[in-house]
Formats: sequence, C-alpha cells, structure tokens
Amino acid sequence: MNEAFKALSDPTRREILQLLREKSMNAGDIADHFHISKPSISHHLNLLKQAGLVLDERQGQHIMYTLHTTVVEDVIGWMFNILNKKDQEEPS
Amino acid sequence: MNEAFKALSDPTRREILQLLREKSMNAGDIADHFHISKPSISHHLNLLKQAGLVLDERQGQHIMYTLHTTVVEDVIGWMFNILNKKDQEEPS
DNA sequence: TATTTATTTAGATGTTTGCCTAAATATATA
DNA sequence: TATATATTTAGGCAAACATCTAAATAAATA
Repeated sequence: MNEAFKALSDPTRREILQLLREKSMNAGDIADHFHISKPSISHHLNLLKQAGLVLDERQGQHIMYTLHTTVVEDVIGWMFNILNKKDQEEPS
Repeated sequence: MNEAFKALSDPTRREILQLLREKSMNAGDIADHFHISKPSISHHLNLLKQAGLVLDERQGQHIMYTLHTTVVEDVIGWMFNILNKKDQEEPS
C-alpha cells in the first residue's frame, strides 16, 4: 500500500483519479486536462498503474485508463483504522 | 489537504500515526520506536503537525504529541468521493 | 509500404525529501 | 546558577521525484 500512498501524494495524480472517477479516458485526453507534457502525464499514469490505482487497456491506437477501486478501499480501511483507538475497537 | 497527503506518503510518518492512535506520546518515546535519529523524528513530527494530523503541547520538559482526526476525516472524504461516479451521487 | 497519430521510453536537469551530526533552545533539578 | 534532560534548528549530502525535449514503438490509414 506504500506505493498507493506515494501515488496519492501528488496533486496531478489525484486530479487524474478525479477525472477517471467520471469515466475511463485515454492517455491523450487525460493529458489535455493539464498544462504538463504528455510524457510527464504518461509517467504519472504509470505510477498510478504500479500502485494499482488504475488499469490500462489498449484499444487500437489508444490506451484507455480506468479507475481501479480495490486499493482505494484498502487506503480507506487504513485511514478508518487510524480513527479508532486500539483497545476500543467499535462493534460493527 | 495536499500537505496531509504528502505527510501520509512516508511509511515512518504513517507508523507514528499508528502509534498515536493508541495513546498520546512525547517526542522521545516516539523516537524510541524507530531506528532513526531524534532530529529526523522531530522533522517527521513537524510535517505531521503542519499537515494538521497531530497536535503538540508542551508538558514541562516534554512535548506531547496527539493524533488530530479532523484532517484524517477530510482525507477519508476525498477517498470516498473517488469511489462514486460523478453523475451517480448516492443518497445518504 | 509509407505516413500519420497515440503513447511510451530515454536521458538530462532542477527541486524536494529523508537522513545524518553538531549546535541551539527550553525546562527541570541539584 | 550550573548541570542534566528533552527537543528542535541548522547545515549538508545522497537519493528520489517532477518535469522537459528528443527519440522510439505501436497501431491505423493512405
């Protein structure tokens, strides 16, 4: 999960996730939302992929990026855990 | 909230939060849990403080660090938001 | 098959980060 | 007030990071 926390620490990458929240997009369309070069966006996408936060799939000329929520849920779990005292685990 | 995400991106700092989850501790006792110099831990504690994730209060010779959960809740909110499609906001 | 379009890889550069040791500050105590 | 204890600040260094341009790769199309 360390890679996920690292990936989430960059504002551009968080914005990419927000974009993908609405719908899957290809790399070029994602890049068009930022004032950053395409190679840089490609690098961010790769980090998000390594962290398990997005999936990629080639569709002909394009590569579609999709939000992958499993790791997001893991992070939420970690965060929730922080909110409860160890010896006071709340019943569900 | 960017500072909080940055603060959470380091494993040592996340471990500090896990420690403080159980009970408040002073800087020295926190440092004793790690194989890192006290100045380095002090630096991590300062970043956590800047991010609003911990509070500090001097108690005589010691400085007590306490988990502060407001920002943790904000981050959880952001994470949850990612899980829901924009045009499909679920009713509470 | 040659060209165009989409994306990534490679390589370079400036900035940020995490760590260290040494020195400074703040409080408590002899 | 002098000394001991707790913690932070300062300064430096190596590794990681975010960005760029140029070149390489992959697929579609003329």
